Amino acid sequence: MSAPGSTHGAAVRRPTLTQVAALAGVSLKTASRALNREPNVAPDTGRRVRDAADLLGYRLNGIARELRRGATSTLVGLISGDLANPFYSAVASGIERELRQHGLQLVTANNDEDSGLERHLVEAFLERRVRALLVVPSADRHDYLAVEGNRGVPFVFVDRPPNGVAADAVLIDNSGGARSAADHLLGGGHRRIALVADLARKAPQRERIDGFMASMRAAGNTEWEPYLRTDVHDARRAEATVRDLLALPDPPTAIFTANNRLTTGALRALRDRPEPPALVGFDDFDLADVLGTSVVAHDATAMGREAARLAYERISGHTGPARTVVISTSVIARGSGERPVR
Amino acid sequence: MSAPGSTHGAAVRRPTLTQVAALAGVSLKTASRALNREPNVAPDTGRRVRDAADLLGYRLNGIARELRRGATSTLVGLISGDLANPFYSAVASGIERELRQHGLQLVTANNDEDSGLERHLVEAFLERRVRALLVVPSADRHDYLAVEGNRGVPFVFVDRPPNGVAADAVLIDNSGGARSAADHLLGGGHRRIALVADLARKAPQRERIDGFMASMRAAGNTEWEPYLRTDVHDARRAEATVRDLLALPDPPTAIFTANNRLTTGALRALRDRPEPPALVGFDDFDLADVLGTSVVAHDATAMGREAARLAYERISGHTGPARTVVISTSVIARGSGERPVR
DNA sequence: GCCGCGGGGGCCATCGATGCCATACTTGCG
DNA sequence: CGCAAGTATGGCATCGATGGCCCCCGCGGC
Repeated sequence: MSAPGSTHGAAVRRPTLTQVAALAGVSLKTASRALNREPNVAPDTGRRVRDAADLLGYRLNGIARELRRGATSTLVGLISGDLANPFYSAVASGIERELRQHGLQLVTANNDEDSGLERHLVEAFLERRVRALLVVPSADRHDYLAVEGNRGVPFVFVDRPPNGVAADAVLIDNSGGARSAADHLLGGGHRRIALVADLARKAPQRERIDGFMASMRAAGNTEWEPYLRTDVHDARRAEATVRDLLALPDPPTAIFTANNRLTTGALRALRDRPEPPALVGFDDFDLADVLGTSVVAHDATAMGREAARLAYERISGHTGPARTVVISTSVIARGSGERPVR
Repeated sequence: MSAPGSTHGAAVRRPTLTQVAALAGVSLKTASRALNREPNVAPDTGRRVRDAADLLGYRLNGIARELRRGATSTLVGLISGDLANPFYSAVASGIERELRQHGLQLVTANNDEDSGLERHLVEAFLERRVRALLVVPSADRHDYLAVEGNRGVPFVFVDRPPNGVAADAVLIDNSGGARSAADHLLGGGHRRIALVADLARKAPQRERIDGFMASMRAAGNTEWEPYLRTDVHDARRAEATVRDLLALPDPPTAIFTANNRLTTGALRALRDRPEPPALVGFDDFDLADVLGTSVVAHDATAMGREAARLAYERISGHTGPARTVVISTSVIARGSGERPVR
């Protein structure tokens, strides 16, 4: 006999409702009613059944119940990049909070930015009969989802727009945000402005690049052109890239970094510089206030919440054309973006 | 007929295997064999069945399969505090990565540091027949889990030790870490050292407080005593607490903050101070290098990985007494902890 | 020509709970 | 007192797939 209070040991077969019913001396059906607290069960009977269940350590089998009730689970899937990235975890947190209000649970999986894995995960979630699927897609085309949508599993795209399929989406105003960052730097008198961006083939980055360029074009500025750096994918490379930029004969006087990882790298490169260039980063981050870093901020948690809301509406039967929610951005001036031209 | 590529619309009943079989002109069982790629299916038959399935947009029903196969899902639950906290998200990320290698999926839920909700979530996960349950417990006692463990659902406690029940656990060397932080400050010549801690009733905080006090005691220092502040639960209050400390007639010359949120608050309070006190924080964080903040670091991702590993071993049939894995800590000197006594 | 063998495929019970319907016993009330 | 309405309970089919078992057929050996 194992020690009391031990949470290990050989897997004992879980008791079934039939056994509980037998122990309580009632039928299967009555036991079911008692445990589900349905009406029309005598108080005494109910107590007897629940006592028996406790005694056996019985728990209703959610799998069987779901099967019977029509494969309608309470699971909602989220497929995203690395959850360790604070951006994704903020989104996930917003989603989770919203879903819980509706009694739904979040199942997460990382796609590692690999579209093959992503597709595999989609399959797995669908087999598991999730009620909805939220995706920060890595794949470039999503037509393979088309059949699904029509079969009642709503999809919501988060942060990146669907391509080749009509679906709900929650996006950041990337273009507008980048544009206002660029305007902000131009307003400070900067002309030689560097742009450090991540993979240009991903939609959000492309839009930020476009927004930046639109601002420059509108201002008749072409001096930024030698300082464009794209496909910088991590903080380390961002740091090196910024160092290289500053080592140029005519270094840029301002830098715009197109996501939080790149901003981190830039901050490392600028650390200990006596006269650092101006810096504005896309995405707000913890301690940006302490560091005095100006950013283009947006509410990632709200993005998650909106995505969950759209999904919930579909789950609840809403039909209609695909909707897109755009999360607005705002420039927060904290000092780094307001440094003078030198 | 709805537009091609639309992912919305009325929920159409999903096709069943029976329908696929009918379309392919074979029996239910044969269709099952074909889709599961079992042996003894003629190549031609297999192809016909798979074509039929594609045509109908059919997906195997994982719920039904799990029921039949014995309620053995591939889900592992994680119940923790707010996923938006980078500490928890790092843990979750480590767990997820490890689980995926074994074909398991992570389901997360926040307990909001509410033990009632936590218990409810445990119930929900168990009904869903998760293979294992990882918990960063908020509840103070966990005896209610005892029955479960003996029924084959392994529990792993993360970051906080089990109480009233024997179970696997992965913990940080809180006491040792706090002690080395305190030693570090003492070594710098500090005597009036403030300790800002979170809820003292939670084990990790209590251990950090104890470790700190042990170090002081060993050094024969009692001057720290007026500067003990516990039950500081968020960054805002930490900021206020640190301001108050520095406004004392004899302010402390060094501060030890007992978790990442409190360190954040302290940094805000110290910002713009001409001669800030020395600061060491428990938990490493992003950009601590740029800020020059000395910390007691540990590997939260490794903690998740270890927790997942322990769970997986139990799932795979390992039996034996409860094990505890301790994650070591190390002081990383970045400047803030090495400031001189003033 | 008969038998054994193995590949291909079908039938039926089963996993564990719930929905629907039937039944027995109580009440309430004209 | 009789009947309708209501309460407490039980029986049985069912959700969708899979496991076990059996059958049929073609082929090769003796």
